[in-house]
Amino acid sequence: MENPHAEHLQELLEGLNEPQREAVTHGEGPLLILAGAGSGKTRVLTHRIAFLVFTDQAQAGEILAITFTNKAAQEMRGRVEHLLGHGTRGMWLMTFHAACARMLRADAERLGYTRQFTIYDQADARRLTKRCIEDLGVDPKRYTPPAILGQISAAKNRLRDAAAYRQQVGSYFEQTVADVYERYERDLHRMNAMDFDDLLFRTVTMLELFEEVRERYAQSFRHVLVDEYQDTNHAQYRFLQLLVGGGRKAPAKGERTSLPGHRNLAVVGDDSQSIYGFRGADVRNILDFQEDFPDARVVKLEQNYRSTQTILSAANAVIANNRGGIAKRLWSALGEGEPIKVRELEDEYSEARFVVGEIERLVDEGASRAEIAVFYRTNAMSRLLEDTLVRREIAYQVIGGTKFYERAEIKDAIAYLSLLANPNDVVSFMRVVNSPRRGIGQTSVGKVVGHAGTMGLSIWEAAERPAEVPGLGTAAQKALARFMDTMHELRGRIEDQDQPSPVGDLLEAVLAQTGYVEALEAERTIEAQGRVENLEQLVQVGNEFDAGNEPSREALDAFLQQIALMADADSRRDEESLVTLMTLHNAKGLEYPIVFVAGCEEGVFPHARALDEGALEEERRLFYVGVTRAMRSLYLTYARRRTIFGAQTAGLASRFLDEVPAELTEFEEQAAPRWGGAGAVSGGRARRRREEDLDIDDGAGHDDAWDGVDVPASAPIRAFRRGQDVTHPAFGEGVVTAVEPGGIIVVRFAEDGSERKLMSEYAQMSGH
DNA sequence: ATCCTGATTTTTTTT
DNA sequence: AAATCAGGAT
Repeated sequence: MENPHAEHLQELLEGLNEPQREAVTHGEGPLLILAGAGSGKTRVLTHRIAFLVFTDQAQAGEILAITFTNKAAQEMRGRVEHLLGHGTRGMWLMTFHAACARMLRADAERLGYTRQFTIYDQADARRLTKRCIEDLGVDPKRYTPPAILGQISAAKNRLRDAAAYRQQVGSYFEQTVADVYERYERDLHRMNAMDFDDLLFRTVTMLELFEEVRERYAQSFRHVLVDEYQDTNHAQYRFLQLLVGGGRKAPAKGERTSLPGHRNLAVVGDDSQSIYGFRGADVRNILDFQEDFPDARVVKLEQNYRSTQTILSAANAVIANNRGGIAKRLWSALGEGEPIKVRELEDEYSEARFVVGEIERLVDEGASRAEIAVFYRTNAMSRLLEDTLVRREIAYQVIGGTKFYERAEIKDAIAYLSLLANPNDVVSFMRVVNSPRRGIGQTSVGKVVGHAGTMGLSIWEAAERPAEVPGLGTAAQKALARFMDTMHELRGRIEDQDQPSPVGDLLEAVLAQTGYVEALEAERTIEAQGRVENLEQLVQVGNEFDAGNEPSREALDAFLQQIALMADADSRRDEESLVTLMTLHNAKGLEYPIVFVAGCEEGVFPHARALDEGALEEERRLFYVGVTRAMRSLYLTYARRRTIFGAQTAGLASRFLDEVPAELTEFEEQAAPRWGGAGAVSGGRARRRREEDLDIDDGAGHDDAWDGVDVPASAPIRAFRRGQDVTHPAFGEGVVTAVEPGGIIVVRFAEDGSERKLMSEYAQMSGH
């Protein structure tokens, strides 16, 4: 072989099984890799990329590889670099959204945006939708912003603009959506902003409208690879089609049947793991791939390298209840392994205690916390698990939920930057103009925004001349002028040609000069202090960004984009010894030796709302995803009673549990509760008695998870109540301002006005 | 303009 | 149970 990389090639193909090797070495033309759970698809993708480079079929810059999350992209980049033995400069290895944002930045002007356009996340989009609904005089009670935005989003995912949507309205509701959609689009465009769906939609529009742009990308990306193809939506499908050519046999009206192109598209996916239908993902994309590309090479990866045969058999049995789909028979060479542990618990508290107790036991036996994950259907279910973990002092991390970048203070800080970057950004303006309080209330803000709208000014221009805003009170005028003075100063920092401010410095200046941090510190509460710390963290993120980027105007835009497209899954840490908690959706693509799936009850999982929408099969796939994350040990738990929306609900075991063959499981139910507590587990070791009779704390409630907490004999357990006066040996007199779960009380001390969180059973506190 | 309180609503999942 | 929201009091 002449190839100078021959040696590398040899090494690259070693250790791959036959179908994996076939997928890696496939040359030109469409390739469909049906990769069952744990079958080494990431391996195939990374090796294929390296193979293409080593065989000179593509330069690094000629490869576009799409992943689902930034984290996955980073991981893949790392692995590809490792295989290549050098960097991956120029390779587009990122999410759909990031790739689209990058393309749009380059040619935004063609669509009437500047390259500083702002990306609105869902919360921003929702607020804007709400405003549109109100502006149109529609009752936001009758049609809620999320409902309408959901329709708009679905339309965008199917590449329907407002006009196209209007053409097919069939109900009054849809009529209303059409009205809102039109206005929403107009406002977004005026604000030089795009929502998540726009990133794809606008990119597709751009590629369709401007043939030279399409050709530029189509030619430069000689090979396109897509991970998690089963979760692509129509817009993403069309995007790929525009880049590689080929296309659907029966195109929707108005679509070109087929496009010219190299058709070097390799997709990897598993229809059994399609779990994003609710946000427009269309399994048909993967199911119809062979119709779209009749000459596609199809490779099935069916050997699972992750799980025991027991776990796989359970997964196979459950998924067999779904109709259709592509037949696969996953098998493992890892042996039978241990049975799946199914546990019925009394209520969610017992469930949490069981899970945490089991984690403790496993850790005692030598397992690392990092090997353990707990999955649940909804984010709300993490709280109780967290409480219980905290009590037992087990280090953990939660993925998802209240994300760092969704915290109010972080969004405020980012909104300041957005407004500085994009003077049309009304949503950001509204967010920060009175935060911290400056005496510019809703009415005043409404007047300024309205004025900008009618005069066709950017919000920045309108705010610059408060005197010209009709009806604006003098106090508000003054306050606004002061605010804009500050904003001008800050803007000067980024427009300084000689020395543009680095992002971290700019952030610090924003937080200082706007008085934001000052206002927080003035609150003198624990919460406010936590916010300040979050902001410090954000500045740190900025500094880290600066370390890799020359300070410039463009750097700020890039930073904002990076933040906007950041997902919480990206913050997952693997190294530290932490138990990981997350929703089943977040679990896709991951694996853990020990997995708990909590809340396996009818109505919870499958979720009642999903059942309403006829999405049972998607729920089942979600269960399948959960089960197949486990390598050697799997626990499935459910509670007979659970509090939902503050109401007690009777729980029935999930139908998915019935679908797991009994011979693969080991079932234990909790004995019927006796008065005053439950806890005996049949066949298992005796559980600690629940100390319900201790009247601890206030209405925060069912604090029954006190077992295991060592209470010093000298400190009497007492119930602290909000408003109660207390004396602390060190901090002096104070008043209880809050009682939190976990035996934590918040006390504001008279001495210095400070507020502190204290563990009530340790604090030598005397109540009065 | 801001704060407080009571009523209402929410919890599916996320780039 | 918690969070958001509207309306009313200050």
